[in-house]
Amino acid sequence: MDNIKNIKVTREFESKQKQEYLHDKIETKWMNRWYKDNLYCSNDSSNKQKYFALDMFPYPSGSGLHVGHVEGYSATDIQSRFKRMQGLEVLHPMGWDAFGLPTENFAIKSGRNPNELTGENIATFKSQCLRVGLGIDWKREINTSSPEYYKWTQWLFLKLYEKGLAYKKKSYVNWDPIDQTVLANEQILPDGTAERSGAKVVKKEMEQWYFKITEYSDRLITDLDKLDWPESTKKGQINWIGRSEGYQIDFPLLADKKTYLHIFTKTPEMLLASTYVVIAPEHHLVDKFTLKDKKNEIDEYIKNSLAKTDTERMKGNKIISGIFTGSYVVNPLTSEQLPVYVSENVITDDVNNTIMGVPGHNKRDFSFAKRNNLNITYILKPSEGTLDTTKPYLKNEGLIMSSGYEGSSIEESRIKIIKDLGNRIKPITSYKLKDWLVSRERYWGAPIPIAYTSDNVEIPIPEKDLPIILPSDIADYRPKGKAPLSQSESFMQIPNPFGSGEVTREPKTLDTFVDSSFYFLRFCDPNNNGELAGKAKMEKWMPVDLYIGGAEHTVGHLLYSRFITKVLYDMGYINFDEPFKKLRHQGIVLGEDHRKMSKRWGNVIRPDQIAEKYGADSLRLYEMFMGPLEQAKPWSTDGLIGVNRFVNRVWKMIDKVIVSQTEDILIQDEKNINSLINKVTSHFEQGKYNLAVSEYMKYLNGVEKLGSISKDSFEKFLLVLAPLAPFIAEELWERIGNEYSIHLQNWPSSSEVKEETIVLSVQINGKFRGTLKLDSSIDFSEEEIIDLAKTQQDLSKYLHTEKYKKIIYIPKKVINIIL
RNA sequence: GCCGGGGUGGCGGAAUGGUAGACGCGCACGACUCAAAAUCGUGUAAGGUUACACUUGUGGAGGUUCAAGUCCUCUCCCCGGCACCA
Repeated sequence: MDNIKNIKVTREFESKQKQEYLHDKIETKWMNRWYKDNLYCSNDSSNKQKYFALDMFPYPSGSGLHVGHVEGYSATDIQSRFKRMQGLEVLHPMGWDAFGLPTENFAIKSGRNPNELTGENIATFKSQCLRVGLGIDWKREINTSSPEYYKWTQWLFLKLYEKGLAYKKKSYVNWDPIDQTVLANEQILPDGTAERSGAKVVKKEMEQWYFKITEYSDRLITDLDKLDWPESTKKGQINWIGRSEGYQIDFPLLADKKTYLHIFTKTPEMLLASTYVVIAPEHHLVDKFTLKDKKNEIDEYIKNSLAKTDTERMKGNKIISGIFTGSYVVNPLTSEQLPVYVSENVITDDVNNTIMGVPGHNKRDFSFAKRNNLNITYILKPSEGTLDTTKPYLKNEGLIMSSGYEGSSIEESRIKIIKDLGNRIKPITSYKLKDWLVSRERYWGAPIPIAYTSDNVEIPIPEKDLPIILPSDIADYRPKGKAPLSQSESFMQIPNPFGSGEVTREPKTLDTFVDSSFYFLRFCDPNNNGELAGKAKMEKWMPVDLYIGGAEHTVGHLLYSRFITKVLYDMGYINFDEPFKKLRHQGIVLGEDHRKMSKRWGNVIRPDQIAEKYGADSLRLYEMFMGPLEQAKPWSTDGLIGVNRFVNRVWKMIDKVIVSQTEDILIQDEKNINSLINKVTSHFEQGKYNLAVSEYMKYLNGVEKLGSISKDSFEKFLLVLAPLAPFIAEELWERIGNEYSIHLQNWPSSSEVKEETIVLSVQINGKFRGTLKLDSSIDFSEEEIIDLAKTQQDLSKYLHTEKYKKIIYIPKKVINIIL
C-alpha cells in the first residue's frame, strides 16, 4: 500500500477546483429542480411492475413536521427510490389528514378559522417534506378537509347506510356539564375533570352513528393470514376483536320469572359454583333490578361510577367494589337464588353484559365475595391432596364434588350439564369488538349526509347533492349543548330532496378515522370528480406494497381501513379485499434525555432546523443509522455529527478517484464495491437501513485505506448511496460528468464475491481457542480438518492428550474437540 | 387490571444456535498548529498483566445442547395500546 504513495497518480477530476461542501446550496438547488421536473411522478399507464409505497399521512398540526415523521417517511422514500432504480413503476404519494380536534381546539382558543389554520399548516408540512428530500408525486397531493375529498367521505357513509352498515343507537359519552359538550378521553385529566373547564366529567347517554364493523369480525381475523404484517400487530387485532366460543345461559329474575339476565361463559360447569351475579352500572335492567330501599344507594354508586373514565374503573380492579340491588335471579341448573350486584368493575358498553360470580374458582370473584360476605362454593377438588379453602382453587384439573356430578372430570361434567340444561343453554360466539362509533359532536370534520323530517325520519342526502359543504358561518365552534353545526341556520334547514317541505340536517360530523380509511384508494386517482377513484386505477396500484407508520394505529386506523376495503370489495367496487400487503412500524424517536419529545420537557428536535444546519442527507442518514426502524430510539446530536462527518468524507472521495490503479488495488477495489452492492441490496430488501449505513461507512474506510478508487467503483457507490442521501449523490453524480438524474438510473449489478479463505472457528470443550484458515477451493475431509486443527501451534497447549471423547465438525463454521 | 413489545460496553446499537460488542458516538494518546478548532492516525467490555497468558461477561434464577445474547420455564424491571388524540 505504501508504494502507491510514491508513484505519481493521475486524478480523474484534478482539473476541477476543490470545492467546499455547501449542503444548503446543493440541497436547495436539487430540491427545486426535482419538484419543477416532476421527477417522482408516477405513470398510471406504465407497463412496468408497480410498487406502491405508502406513509401514514400526517395530521398537519401547528408544530410542523416531527423527526418521527421523517424517520418513517425516509424509510418509504428509500424503498421507493430503490425500487425505482430496480426498474419498477413506483407510486409514493403524500397527503394531509387535515380534519381533527387539535385544530378545532386551537381555533376556539385563538378565535381563528380552522380552514385557514389548516392551509398554513399544510404549507409548512409540504415545504418541510421537500426540504428533507422526499421523492413524492406531488400531483397526487390530497387534503381530507377539502370538499373534493370529503365528498367521497360522505359518499362512503351513504354506501354503508344503503347496505345497512351505518345505523344510529344510544350510547354513553363523556359529557362536560359546564361547557355543555362531549369530551374526548384525552380532554379528561387523570382525576376525572375536564381539561378546559375543570368540571367533573360525567357519562351521558346520547344518540350516535355507528358502522357495523362487528359484521366483519371473522373475516378481519382470518384474512390476517394473507398479510405480511408484524406478528404483534396481527395479535393485537385478534385480541381486540376478541373472538371466543362459549355458551349463553339465561338467568330469570326471581320476582317475575320473565325478565332474563344473559350470561356468557366458556365453562358452563361453573354454574355449580356460582353464588352471585354482577351487572355493569350501564346495564339496561339496572332500574328494574333495584329495589326501592336500595334505590338511593345504587343511584349514588352509579353516578360515581359513570363519572370515572373506563381506565380509572379498570385500574380499580385490585379493590373490587359492588352493591347489592336487592334482587335475585335463579340459577337455571341448580335453581339456587343468586343475589344481583352492580359493579363499576364490569366494563362494557354492551348493555346486556352480566358476569357470573364463581368465587371458589376465580381470583377476582373470590375477593369480591370476601368483601361482600357472599358464599364461596367449591365444586372442584384436586385429584391429589386436600382443598385449601383460604383461597380460590384455580387449577384446570380435578374432580367435581357437586351432587349429581360427583367424581366426574371437568370435561365429563360439562357435557352432562349442557345436556341437562337443554334449551336453557345455547352455544354462541362472543366478540370483544364493538361497532365503530363514527359521529362526533364537533365542527372540524366531514358533515354526515343525513337529514331528518319533522317526524324524525332519516333522509339520506342524494349522491348528486354531495359534497355537503361544511358551513363557514359558525361564530363559535364550541358546542353549547348541541353540535356546532346546528348554529348555522342555512346549513341546518334544507328542502326535502325527496318531497315537499323542509328537512333538518344531522349536525354531527364524521370521525377522522373515516377520512383515513380510504385515502390510499384516492391516491390511485386523486383528481377524479365522478368517482372515489377509477376501478382500473385502484386495481393497478392497490394493494399497498409497503405501508409504514406507528404501531399505535393497530386497532384503530389499520382495522378500520381493512373493514372499509372489505365493504367496497363486497359491493364490487374493487377486486382486492385487503389494503396493505406489507406493513412495518417505525418506533418513536425519543428526546436526547430518553424521554418522549414534548414541549413540556423542552427536548423537541425540529427536522427542518437540523436540515438547515447539517443538511437533509445527514439528517436522513442519521435517522436511519440510529437503530432498527421499528425500535424506539433516543436522539443524539453527537451521533448526528458523526454521520455528518461521514457525509463530509463522501464529498472528499472525489479526490481519490484516479485513472489507473495498480493490479492489486484494482482487485481489492472491485471486491469491496461488489460486496457493498450485495450487502446494501440485501439490507434494503429487509428494511435494515441502519446496517446499510454502516456498510457505507465500512466501504469508505476501505477506500481510504486503499488510497484510491476507480471511477467505475465511485459511480456504483453513488448509485447505492442515492436512496439514502439523494442530494449529495445527485451532486457528485453530476460533478463526475454523468447525466441527470442519478435517481432514474439502474441499480448497479454486482458479481458474486468469492471468499478465497474460509475461517473456521476452533473450539475445545466448547470454548473458542482459535481459528483455522482454509483455502475455499479445496474440499477438506473431516480427518484433514482435525489434523490441521491439531497441528496449529497456538492450539498445542490445549491438546495435551491424543484421546478425544467426541469431535463436532460443522463445515464452514466450527470444529469442536471434546477432550 | 388486560393485551403487546423490550432489557447486550460510558452511549446508540451489531451478531442464519458456532470468535459477543460490527458501524458510529464518547474517551485516551499521537500527528498537524504558536495555540485552539477542524482533520488525520492508534487504542478502547470488565478484571488481570510491563506485555502476553488467563478469568468473567448480553436484567436475575434454572433448563435443553458438543455449543445459548439467540431455544424452553420461572422471575424482576422498563416502554406502548386499551375504543371521541391522530
